[in-house]
Amino acid sequence: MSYSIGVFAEQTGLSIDTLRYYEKEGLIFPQRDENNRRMYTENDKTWIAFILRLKETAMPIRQIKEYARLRYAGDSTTKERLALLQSHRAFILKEMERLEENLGHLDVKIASYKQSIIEHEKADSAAVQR
Amino acid sequence: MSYSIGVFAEQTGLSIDTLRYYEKEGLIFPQRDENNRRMYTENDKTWIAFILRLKETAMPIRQIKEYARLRYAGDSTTKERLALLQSHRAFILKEMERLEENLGHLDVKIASYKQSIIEHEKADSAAVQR
DNA sequence: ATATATGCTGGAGCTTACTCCATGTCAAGG
DNA sequence: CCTTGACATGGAGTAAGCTCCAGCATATAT
Repeated sequence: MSYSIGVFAEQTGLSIDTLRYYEKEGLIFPQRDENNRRMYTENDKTWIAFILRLKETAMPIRQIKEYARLRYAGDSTTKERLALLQSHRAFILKEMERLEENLGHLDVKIASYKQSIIEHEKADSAAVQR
Repeated sequence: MSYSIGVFAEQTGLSIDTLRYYEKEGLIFPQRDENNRRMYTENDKTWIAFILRLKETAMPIRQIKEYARLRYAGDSTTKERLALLQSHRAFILKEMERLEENLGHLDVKIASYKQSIIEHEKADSAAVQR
């Protein structure tokens, strides 16, 4: 079972142009039929889903391409792929820490804004009293 | 006390060009001296530090510009700024959830890679035995 | 036989966030 | 007086990640 680029685009939520762009960039290489049209398989779907995970965690296409190269090269590259994923894991952890820290600061800022709004309202109602 | 753009760039870690770019984009408006040169103050330093926090949490310049507009407009915009920060807070939370979820999947993948490496090594040593 | 839909390629164009460059001004030091 | 250094402006260039388009091929429906 295989899908045309139009169908596959719909299934993955990517645009046709994006799929062709990913191919140009070396992320995915679907088979071609006798008319040179792309035929995406279930395997391609799994692979795209994984690419999207990597993208969601801000991996640049350059690096995904490197992973793709290893993947297409076959089983002998397992260790290299593992290393790549482990380093990406560390990157995600750092990213999460950064977000967490910034969230903390933001919360302080939000609290102080709330406070100053309350004070402003107090001042207003005092003015009305007079 | 105020700083020239060169000194301020060094202090903030931003390049001179970036500082001018931020001004062009409406993020920050330092005073000028009698020769039209930029003079950054302590207040600008606080403001830049906050801008950098927003950037670190992936707020686009377009949106930081909106916050800047409100800030430069004065105290009457407190509520709007609060609202903007609260919606950004929600954005950060979603971002963190996304990362967490992807981290989970990545860990599964890493575990399975480790497993298949172990099995591969077993197969190898069995081959050597023969 | 022809119209329509879908796909192909190569290349231009777009957005974001800078970064670099040519040209010019001005104050201070030698 | 003249050079040097820091700064000014306007505009071009860059990298990433798409997005769009012209021009052509092919298959299916009418």
